[in-house]
Amino acid sequence: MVKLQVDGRKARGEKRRTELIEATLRIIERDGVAGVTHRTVAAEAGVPTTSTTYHFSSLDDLLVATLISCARDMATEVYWMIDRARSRGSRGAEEVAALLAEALGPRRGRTMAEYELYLLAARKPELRPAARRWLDVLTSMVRHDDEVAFRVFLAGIDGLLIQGLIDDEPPSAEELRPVVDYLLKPR
Amino acid sequence: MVKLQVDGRKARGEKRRTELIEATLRIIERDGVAGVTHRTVAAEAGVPTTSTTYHFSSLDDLLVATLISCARDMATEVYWMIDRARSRGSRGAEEVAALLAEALGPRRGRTMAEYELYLLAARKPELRPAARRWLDVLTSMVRHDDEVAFRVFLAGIDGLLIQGLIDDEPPSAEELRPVVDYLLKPR
DNA sequence: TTTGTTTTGGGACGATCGTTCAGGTAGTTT
DNA sequence: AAACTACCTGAACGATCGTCCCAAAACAAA
Repeated sequence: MVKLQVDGRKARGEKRRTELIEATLRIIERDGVAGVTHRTVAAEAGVPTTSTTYHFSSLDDLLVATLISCARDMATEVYWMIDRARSRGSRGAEEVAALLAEALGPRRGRTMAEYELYLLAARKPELRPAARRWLDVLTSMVRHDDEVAFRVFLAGIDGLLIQGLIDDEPPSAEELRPVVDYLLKPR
Repeated sequence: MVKLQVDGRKARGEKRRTELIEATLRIIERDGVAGVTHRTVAAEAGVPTTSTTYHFSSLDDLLVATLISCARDMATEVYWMIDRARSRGSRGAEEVAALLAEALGPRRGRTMAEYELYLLAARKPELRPAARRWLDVLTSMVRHDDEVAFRVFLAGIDGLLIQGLIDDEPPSAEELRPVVDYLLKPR
């Protein structure tokens, strides 16, 4: 006999868990991982302080859960970008350039949060699979006849993003376009 | 009349300043920026706690000074790498691959510290010139007939480094070599 | 030696931190 | 209804935090 009705208590708990994760992500986007404390997260989510310790055994657990969730979103985003490009029959240069420009412009805070995940993953091996997820998605979806060229492409995307983060003003899609073209051009 | 003999007091102070910066860098390499406090830095340097507040008006100032110093070292390192490659008459692929392998292997902690500078610079505009310094050194030293190819090269280096940081084990110079070759190959 | 400047370092203050705990509420099962 | 489980939350503890204060020491200039 399968349980169709879920436990209302667990449902509420699960909902609050995601609310806390979302609040944590907002704080990371705004102030970085350094700004994450039990109290700031609770205030951002509008819940009492102890709620974070109840649902996450420690602050570290909350951070790990948040950044894993963040990485999952990034992976699905990459997935749909590829899907979009394919449905248009393009090789993807335009879509990639647009995605990069958006990541460095309106979604700049989110991009910074994602690279804080990278650095946290460098120190915490448990986070590495999550940090590599978008790389894996790309690797599994894209046909790569040239292994080396594909690795260069992946590295180039990461480099463009992290360098774009320290530009005084974010580069536009038009500025990024030739570089992305170069990265995608076969030889 | 020019003062030839420096003030002994200021000399001592300057020495301790650099000691504090070096201690801070060691802590960042080991535990990340999150591990930097007045007390941990002072303990690492073997000086009393208040020494950090005396020589640096705030913790933030200490961090900024440390990461600027770190960036300067990185820039001179890049400078000498290019110089070394030139004296051998090579195009630099081997030297670059070796440098990357070293950055991701024995000097992994230092590399992580450098990318924490990147992320800090993304949030603090005052740090951006320091974070861009090694890029500027490369740009000024290397003749780039192809602007786009050069930008791809710079991005590729950054991408290889940050992706190498989340690998379960650091890539070797041999593994990196074909990718670096591809990045440097003119077309 | 006297006076002034810079560095040193111990002690302490208030704020904030992560986490614990116990009592209370809501929902499920019997 | 009673027993049980899961979630909620206010209060509080000890630890650690950044920073300030002030007297002592080291050094330079007079």
